[in-house]
Amino acid sequence: MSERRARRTAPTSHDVARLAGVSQSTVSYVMSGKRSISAETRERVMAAIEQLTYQPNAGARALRGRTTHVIALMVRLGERADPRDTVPYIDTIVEAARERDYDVVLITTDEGPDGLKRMAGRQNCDAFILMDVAARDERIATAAALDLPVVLIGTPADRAGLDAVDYDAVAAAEALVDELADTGHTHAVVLGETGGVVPGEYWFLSAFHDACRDRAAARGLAFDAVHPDRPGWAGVDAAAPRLLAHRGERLGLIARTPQAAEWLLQLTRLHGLRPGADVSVVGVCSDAAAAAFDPPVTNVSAQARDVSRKAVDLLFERLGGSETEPGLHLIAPGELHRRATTAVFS
Amino acid sequence: MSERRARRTAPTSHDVARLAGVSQSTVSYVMSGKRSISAETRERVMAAIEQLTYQPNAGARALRGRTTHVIALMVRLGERADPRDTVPYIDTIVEAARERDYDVVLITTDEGPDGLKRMAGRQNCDAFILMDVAARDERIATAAALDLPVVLIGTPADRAGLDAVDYDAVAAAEALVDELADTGHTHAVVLGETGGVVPGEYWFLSAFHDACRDRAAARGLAFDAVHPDRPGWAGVDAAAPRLLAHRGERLGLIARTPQAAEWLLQLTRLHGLRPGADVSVVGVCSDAAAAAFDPPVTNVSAQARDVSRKAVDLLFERLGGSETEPGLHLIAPGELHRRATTAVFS
DNA sequence: ATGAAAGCGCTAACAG
DNA sequence: CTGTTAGCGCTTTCAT
Repeated sequence: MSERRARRTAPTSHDVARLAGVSQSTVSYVMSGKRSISAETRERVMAAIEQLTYQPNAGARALRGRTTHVIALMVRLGERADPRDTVPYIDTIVEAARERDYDVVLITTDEGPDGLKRMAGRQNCDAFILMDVAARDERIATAAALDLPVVLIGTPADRAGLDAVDYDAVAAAEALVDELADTGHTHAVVLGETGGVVPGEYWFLSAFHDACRDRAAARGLAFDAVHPDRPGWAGVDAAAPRLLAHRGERLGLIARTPQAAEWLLQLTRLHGLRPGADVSVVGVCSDAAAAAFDPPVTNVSAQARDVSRKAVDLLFERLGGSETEPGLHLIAPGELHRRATTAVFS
Repeated sequence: MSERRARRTAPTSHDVARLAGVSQSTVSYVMSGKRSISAETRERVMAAIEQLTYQPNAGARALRGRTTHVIALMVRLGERADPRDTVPYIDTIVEAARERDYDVVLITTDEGPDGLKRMAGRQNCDAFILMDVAARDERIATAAALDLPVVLIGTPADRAGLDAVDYDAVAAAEALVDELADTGHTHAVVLGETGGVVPGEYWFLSAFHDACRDRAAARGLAFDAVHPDRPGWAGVDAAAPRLLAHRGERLGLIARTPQAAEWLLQLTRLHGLRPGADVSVVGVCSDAAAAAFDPPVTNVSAQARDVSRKAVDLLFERLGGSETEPGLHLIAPGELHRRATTAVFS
């Protein structure tokens, strides 16, 4: 009766070396490609690796090579964040990291600066990406002192010399207002934040609203920004009188998020207005989500994937030793796509 | 001019030992508490740790102690998954792991079985949690052969001897149908899946629908399950005739997800029906989300947090060496909460 | 109650 | 082109 060992211990590079009849360091060099190996030796080693299904031990690698092949991603996951906004970032970051054979450890903003100190202090990771960066964010000073590459996603008041990537909310706002202006609208109303979000807490909120206001003024549209005082649909519903105050005129409604677009569609329908005929709804939204609405919503793309890719690219440049001046990298919105919810007035 | 060193090297337990005037192994024992230390020595060591802000090197620990303090969480993040359904699980798992000083590496289902082999082979983690477990899931056989603790979230056809945790979709369905039966309804209609989801791909889908059908039959309600043939709201809208076929009678609509509940509310409103008076809408949904709807929706709680906590608890029992028989652990829905959308008929 | 010392599995400098 | 060797920082015997 073949008794299976309780816990088979994993093969090491030494086992591979023995099987291939070479020294252990040769195995290491075959894997890293850091010195030239005769074709014949390489093949024997590769065969042994295959046969034993050898994989290098991550702990030993990290210890000796002082590189963990892990990046830490700090993100807000609780009730205060909309998962639909954050998951595309996470997904893309994990994907881009894996392409470089890096793994991603997920930590939450709840851990605050101490979480960063822990990960760096224990040498659990080689670099950080911080999401949900607020205008004043206590994590930034800690992160900047860490002596490890850090990329912020968002625009803080003070980058503290770190790289940052953000969506160009100003360009997005201008594209949306321009769409309304170009199609003969006379009034633009932007649906503001619905939760208890403090204005100015996040750069992109105030930047988006300010840019809407300024562009509307420049293009000669009357403008209003409506911030519901209750969260969720109930708040939007209650704000209907102000949102639709100018429903008799050539009114365009602006949504900063897919959720806002959905609420605005629902609102207009409920009040007997046909989006694309009596009123326009335009917003920031992925192209896929925009096309999936009924009716499809005129949008500029939110570019979560481009922002994330840029963040990972920057991070790996730093890991590769790049010493260029850190900066803020704004990702332009995609082209505006006119869909069914743009009403074209003479 | 004090030149700052380019890269300050992290303090080691050896540095702590020197500063405290003890041997390096004593530092280790102070940290692990695995042998008794005189109060005086402990204090000196602790002070040195404090002073140097020493943190143990994770790689060295993993190498020597053969335990990484990392669990790998494999989850579906792409377009096919609704982030609102998955993030509460992720959040709770990260939180529960951190309580035990474990970190969580996030990998995606896209990596498939090879992702599991990689993490286990390189000894990147001590254990696995697999989410989005389908009825037949190619990851399971691989996971079961891994010789590391694994907990599944979901109910596969074959657990292959692994632990699994799932929401009791049958109990949830029964509670919802009972609510309709108890309040005098004569017809129950459940909104089915809207994407291209293959029926039977996931246990909880078919289990929920089957349980609705069976309970409706047992309680004497006419029953229908409507599966829109287009995704999103458009599909629901198109299915309106069938969903509302019995609007003249005592009709109750059942939603398996918050998204479905939102669509059903929208649908009824659009067709001039008042939820809670002309028609009922009941569904599976977190209490918070249910209360936030307008009007608040009668619900049984989805218990994402309880499921996740149970999964992590099980995992750590296994990591602690528990040899009890692995099983499927069903988490009961919370009490049904009757809110504004239950219409009470005579 | 403490110290000394052996190695975990790997990388990279040094020696041919 | 390849082998030998010295650690990385820690946990854990073995010794006192």
